[in-house]
Amino acid sequence: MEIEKKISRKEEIAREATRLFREKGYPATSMRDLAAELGIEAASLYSHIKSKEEILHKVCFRMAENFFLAINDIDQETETTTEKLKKSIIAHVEVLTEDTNASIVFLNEWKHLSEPYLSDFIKMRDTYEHRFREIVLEGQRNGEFKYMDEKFAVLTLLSSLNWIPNWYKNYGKLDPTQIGNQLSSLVLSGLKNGI
Amino acid sequence: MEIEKKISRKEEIAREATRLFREKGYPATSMRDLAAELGIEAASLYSHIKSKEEILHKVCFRMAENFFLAINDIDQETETTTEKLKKSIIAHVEVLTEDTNASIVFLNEWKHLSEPYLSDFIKMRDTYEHRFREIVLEGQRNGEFKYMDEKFAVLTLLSSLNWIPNWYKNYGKLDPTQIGNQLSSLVLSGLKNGI
DNA sequence: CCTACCGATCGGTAGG
DNA sequence: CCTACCGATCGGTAGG
Repeated sequence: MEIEKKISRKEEIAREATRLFREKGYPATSMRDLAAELGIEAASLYSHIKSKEEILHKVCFRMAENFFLAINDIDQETETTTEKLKKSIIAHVEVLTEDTNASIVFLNEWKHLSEPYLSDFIKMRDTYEHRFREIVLEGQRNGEFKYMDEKFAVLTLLSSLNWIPNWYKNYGKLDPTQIGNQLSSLVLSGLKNGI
Repeated sequence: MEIEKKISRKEEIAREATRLFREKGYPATSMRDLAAELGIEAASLYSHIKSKEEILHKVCFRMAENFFLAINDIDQETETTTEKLKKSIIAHVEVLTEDTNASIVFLNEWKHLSEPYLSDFIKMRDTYEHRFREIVLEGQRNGEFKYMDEKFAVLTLLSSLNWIPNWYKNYGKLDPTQIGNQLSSLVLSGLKNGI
């Protein structure tokens, strides 16, 4: 019971910290800001967490894991490349919208990680983007997509997806699957018609 | 001549500060970091600039002005809405790629402005986005574009454009007009075919 | 452009 | 979870 209480308090701290990191950015968020939001003294935070960076680290790597898990079983299935890309986009949007604060911290604050975490993080992100590039290339090989620089296409795709957490919360009209579907159609019509 | 020297030193400081703000973020860049890059003491910066925020302010508002100037005369011309949107996209990309450091600071660090500059900045950005929404709506009214939520379309468009400064420098294959053309085709095929 | 320095604030620790 | 506190660093000023 005491352990349970500790874990839950730790999660509470992490959640509030994530919200502040999103709002003010990681360097501009002080441990005193965070403590004040939780109604305690800054020093008291350290009975629950090891350091400020520990929180950032956990958010960034947990989100990275979520993104990988979401697209992991898609490749196995035998289906059209178009369907594969569409499912990947929807999976990505679902992770992005599940916790918009954590998503924005993941997308914007990772650069404040120290080594060796920073290098690990960048490697993971590159691997993830590579998966999308492979799908686009496959579609070009089997004729489902027109030729187009696959890096350009994937950067364009992911950047439009990754902006979603900035407006999703107050938008309200669409759920993640609908957003994924709309964005899929938008980008797929470009891939299918060529540019 | 002494005045010229002072102005040029001030610009040198602003340029180096912009580079650091882009790399580390505004709050994580100290005036001592900046001074060290320029080979002087931190205190010496203050004979050229008033404050750290003055630099951020100038970058953000100069870029905002650049974006407005670039699309300002497009509306006047009588042409198809498709052409109007295409020209606006190319103009936007040209500003984005002209100084990628300044663009990224403009896009990511504006939130560290203090009031009343912060509110002014947000107002300008909203006005700018409004211009793009109006073009999309016009295209829907005259039948050039299929119906689609115009906020969604513009957010998707601008977010994919605004990622360009993050990869443009090292990409090398395309110039701003070509990038604008490719991205226009990509998004226009979505707008024209509907989603 | 420098030296010398200011008060404020930072992340974090000791000890309870 | 607190009080009391640490050394380091912050943006910026005084005075030259």
